[in-house]
Amino acid sequence: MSDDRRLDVLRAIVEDYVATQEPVGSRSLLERHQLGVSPATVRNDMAALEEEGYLTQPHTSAGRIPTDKGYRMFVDRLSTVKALSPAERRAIETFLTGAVDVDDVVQRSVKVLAQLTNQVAIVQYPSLTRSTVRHIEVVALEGARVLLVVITSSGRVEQRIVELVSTPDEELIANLRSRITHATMGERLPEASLRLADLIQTFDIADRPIVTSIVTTLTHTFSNERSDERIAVGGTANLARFGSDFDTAIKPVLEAIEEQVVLLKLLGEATSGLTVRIGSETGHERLASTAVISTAYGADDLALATLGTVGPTRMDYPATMAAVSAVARYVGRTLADN
Amino acid sequence: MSDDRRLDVLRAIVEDYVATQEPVGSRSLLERHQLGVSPATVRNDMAALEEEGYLTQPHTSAGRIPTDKGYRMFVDRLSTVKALSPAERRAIETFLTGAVDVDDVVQRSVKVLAQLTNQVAIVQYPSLTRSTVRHIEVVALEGARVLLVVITSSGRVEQRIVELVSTPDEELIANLRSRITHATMGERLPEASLRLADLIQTFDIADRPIVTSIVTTLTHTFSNERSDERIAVGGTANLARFGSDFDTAIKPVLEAIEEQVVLLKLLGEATSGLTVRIGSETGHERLASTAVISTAYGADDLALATLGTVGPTRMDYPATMAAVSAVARYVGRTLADN
DNA sequence: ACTGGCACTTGACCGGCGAGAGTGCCAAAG
DNA sequence: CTTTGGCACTCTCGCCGGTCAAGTGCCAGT
Repeated sequence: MSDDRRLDVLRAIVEDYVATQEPVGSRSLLERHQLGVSPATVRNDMAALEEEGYLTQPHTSAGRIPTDKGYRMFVDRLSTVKALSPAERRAIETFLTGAVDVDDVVQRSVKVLAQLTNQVAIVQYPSLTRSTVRHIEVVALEGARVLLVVITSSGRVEQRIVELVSTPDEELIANLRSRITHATMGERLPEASLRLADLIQTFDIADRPIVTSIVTTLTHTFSNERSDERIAVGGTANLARFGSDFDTAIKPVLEAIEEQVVLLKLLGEATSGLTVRIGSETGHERLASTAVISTAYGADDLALATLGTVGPTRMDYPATMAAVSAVARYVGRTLADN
Repeated sequence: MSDDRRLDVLRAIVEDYVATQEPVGSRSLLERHQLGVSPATVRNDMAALEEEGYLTQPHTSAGRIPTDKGYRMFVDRLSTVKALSPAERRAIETFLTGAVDVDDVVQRSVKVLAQLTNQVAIVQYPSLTRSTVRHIEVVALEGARVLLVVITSSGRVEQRIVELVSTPDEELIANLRSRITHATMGERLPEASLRLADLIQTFDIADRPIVTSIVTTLTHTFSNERSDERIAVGGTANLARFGSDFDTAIKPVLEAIEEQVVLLKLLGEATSGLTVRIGSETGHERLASTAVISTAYGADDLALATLGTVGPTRMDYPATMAAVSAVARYVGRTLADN
């Protein structure tokens, strides 16, 4: 028995099932694919594939549908990367180039990703803790107030206003500004926090209250977890395309979207490169019939956050995977540019 | 024929239908409500109500269900305001008090509103153009760069960095700061823009390029339409509760959420006070079986934006209306406080 | 104006039945 | 050993008809 042909059969079944959403039998399979063998042979192959766990039958005397393991094999070894069309590339580019700030980039990418894939798209906002310090500014306002501005490598601007116990003199502020800048420039935010903590000791004891107040505000800003948890979701209307199995396919996804923590877990484990989680691989029972495709994106070579799509396991993997990684690439480029 | 009793019948039907989601007949109506009359009498009333357009029958020999007009009558004249329970009030309060900034307030209110109403909740971010200027700061950074910070009455902080053609001297910056502050403080953003435009003329011709550059950046910031269009949506998982009529009840709502413009229109027409749009009153055919309840909210007495819920026409109007206005009140208070 | 009674309508539910699609297996042919 | 054609078998799906319960409309009587 030829192993090659058996894998061809598996591929054909996945492709057909994704296209028709219906269990595929030996006869109808041969109508769409020229495999050069008879239905009986295909049946034997199917039986073998089912034995090995790649296929399953909804019921006796129905066609076969792929199992999670079957999709996995398809993704790993059988699918050929589907390049995006030039039109699609252009769509991504024009969509993203109009963005005015980081938030806008994220919102636009969610939209374009949802449109390209016809699925639910998820984009995590660039992580603060994974960014580096691009610029820090310390500015005395009127009275005893000081304005702190942090600009990160991802282009995010955070500002805080600190109410000090006493009015600092010009010299101290200038001194602070240069030493803070020196200590943190180019550092990742967590490291920058450590450097800042060390910095306090180097100041005159009389200035400590003011310095401490400013530094702690900065470290709080650096480790603001809220912004690490933010995500944008789009394309929920595409859930309508998932078909009629509301309770198994649509409701769990909506619930996952509400529970942002779950989504973050699904996306967050993506280290680098494209990650595909199929059905049970997501680790969530409720998501048994959905698949998550995600990848990290970042400015330059620094991974800032992740983005991806959530869809039914019966999805067009090659196209979706291509779209996800293309959008990630463009988003990274856009963030690096501005 | 007693008009009063006929309206009692209508109210009873609306309440029963909302509770059971099934057409209500004369007999089962009397099992739940003591109207002191016989089923036959109720039937006559029902026939009259149907004649007048308040009720309809899915098919002959089924019970009646309210029409949009029936719900309208119920909302306008038949429903009694359902006060929130103390527990619910406390829930809103504790949920909102933890918020750290405006975005957080919006996201938390969307969540609490969705949970209270078991529906899809929508909160528009506080409008920039309807806010007033609370504080403006002009700060020289290193080189020819200037940092502008605007804090609005709604607590939003916007900052811009301007690259000037030449390095401004300290005096000019100080002058600018005080005159800009003087001209715009307490003004609404559109008016502040006008004042700023006038301001340019009052500066020495040599300083004009710098002043113009800063002022135009500010006016752009003031009229940033993007932030006026932003909305937060939550509780989409509650769509699952709408029942099984996916195409008529769930899909259109998801699509409307994607098309934020549609949502903004639905919310945005709310001037002040609670607005209820039932089915066809929404002006969107696709939303024929959904109702929108919205109200404006604001810090102090200034309407900043709107919030509300989207749900099936067969919803618990009194409870939802109470929740929407309560949340709006608390959100307004929270924004005014910080 | 209300009520009881009665005939009528209609969707929901159930069991049976035939058609269609698909399978598994076996014996024969390469 | 692999492939193939044939054949019996198994399910699901859609359809049909009958029964049931809920509900209506109407009419005559109070």
